[in-house]
Amino acid sequence: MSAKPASPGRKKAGKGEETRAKILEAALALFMERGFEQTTMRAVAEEAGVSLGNAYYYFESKEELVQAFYERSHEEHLAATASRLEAERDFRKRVLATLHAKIDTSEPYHRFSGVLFRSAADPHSPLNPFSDASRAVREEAVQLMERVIDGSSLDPPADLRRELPYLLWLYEMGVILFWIFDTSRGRGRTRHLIDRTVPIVTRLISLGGNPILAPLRKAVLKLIRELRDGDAFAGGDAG
Amino acid sequence: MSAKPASPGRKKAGKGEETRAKILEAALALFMERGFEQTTMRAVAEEAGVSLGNAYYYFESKEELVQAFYERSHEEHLAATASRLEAERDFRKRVLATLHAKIDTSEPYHRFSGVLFRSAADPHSPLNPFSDASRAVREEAVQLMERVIDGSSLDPPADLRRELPYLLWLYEMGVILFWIFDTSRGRGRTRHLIDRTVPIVTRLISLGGNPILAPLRKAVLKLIRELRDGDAFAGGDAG
DNA sequence: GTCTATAACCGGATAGAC
DNA sequence: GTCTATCCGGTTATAGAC
Repeated sequence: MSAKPASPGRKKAGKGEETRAKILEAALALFMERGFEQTTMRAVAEEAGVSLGNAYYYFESKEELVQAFYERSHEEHLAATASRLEAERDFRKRVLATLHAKIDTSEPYHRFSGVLFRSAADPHSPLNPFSDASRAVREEAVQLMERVIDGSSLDPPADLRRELPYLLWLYEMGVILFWIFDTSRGRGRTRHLIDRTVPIVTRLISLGGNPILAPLRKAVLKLIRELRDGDAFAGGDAG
Repeated sequence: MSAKPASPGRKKAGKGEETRAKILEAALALFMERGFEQTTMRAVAEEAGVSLGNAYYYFESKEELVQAFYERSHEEHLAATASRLEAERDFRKRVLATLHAKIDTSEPYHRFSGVLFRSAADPHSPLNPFSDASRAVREEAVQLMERVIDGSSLDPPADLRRELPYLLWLYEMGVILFWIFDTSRGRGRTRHLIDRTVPIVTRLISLGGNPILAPLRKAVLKLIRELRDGDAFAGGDAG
């Protein structure tokens, strides 16, 4: 909100970048140890060996620490996915691998994920996946889906190809929403959801490539564009 | 958390029931006027003409005022739906009327709905639609879908009929999630979403009644039960 | 036993000195 | 870039009135 002296920046290596890292490490450790609500900013500062005010110099709010968590979680997903996609050309298996990798890498954070995502449904929160603040991570996640497609033997029609990465990302968001509420051991229900719905999704995509179904495909894509463009889900500040 | 002297109860008419109502009115008015975050409990108490401590006697937390809002919003939806369903037998039109009534009655709250629903994605929050605290409203909302079905000419197979009210409610939740992020004038995109997806949904339900598709129907219903039963989405305290 | 008020407490966030 | 001192508002403790 208030003016910040030459924002420490998300990625730039600066003088106090080390301090920033220290604070983030302390925060994540405490979040994992005792949860989000139970972790006070004072505790984070103390654990990091800095003052409260200093912690707020690097992170404008407690929520901003969550944003940093998102970025880390996404990077772990990228790393986990890379190796699993290496030798796989089958589109269905690539989607399966990507989603399971997401669940795998997110598992350590499940305990407090609910709190992390509590702002996910708030259009005014920078933490919602459609916000400007989330843009960088969102675009990278969509790009990941692009690689999932392009590295496969799938060759969808151009119009479908254009929307597909975003649609797959939306699908991933849905799976994550389910995952948040999933209390089963090993997130078994979410795994089940993935295993059962991915074949359906990939089947539909394949069907969409059939020339006979072109009119239907175009109608569906038109609807999707209408629902996304303009305001809702537009990715503006309010989502 | 702490012991409370014979909880004032949600609906019982008691001596101070009037005070409770005054506080709730004040809170809702202020929420609408300046939003959730900007409304302090002190302001609510002042507006209601009671002390801060008194406000907390009737509502254990600021969030509990939101729960009360949910109930009111639901009652308005019930009222608005009743008249619109009166003379309509067509299933598709009944679903359309029900969902549009939901959007109509929720519109006044849209401005601050994001904040109201910010805990909706937190499995540990009593505000999430799957929580114990939300049970009463949730069950009434599912029952509304039951009436939408039973008052129509639709006659689905027993196994589908059993799951259908809950599934329609889930569908409604999805529409509301979209609505939260919808900043278009008059919530036009959400209306569009409803108008375009309700026919698809009702078509699928009709198809599901076709004896030829019984095996497919049973497989789908089995998957749905598997995903719902057990832990995830079970409606326990953690969702 | 039901209700109401006052005075803290605690933690997120900010101001401003160094 | 880092600190100390405050502010502010949700929440709690508790005393006491009806």
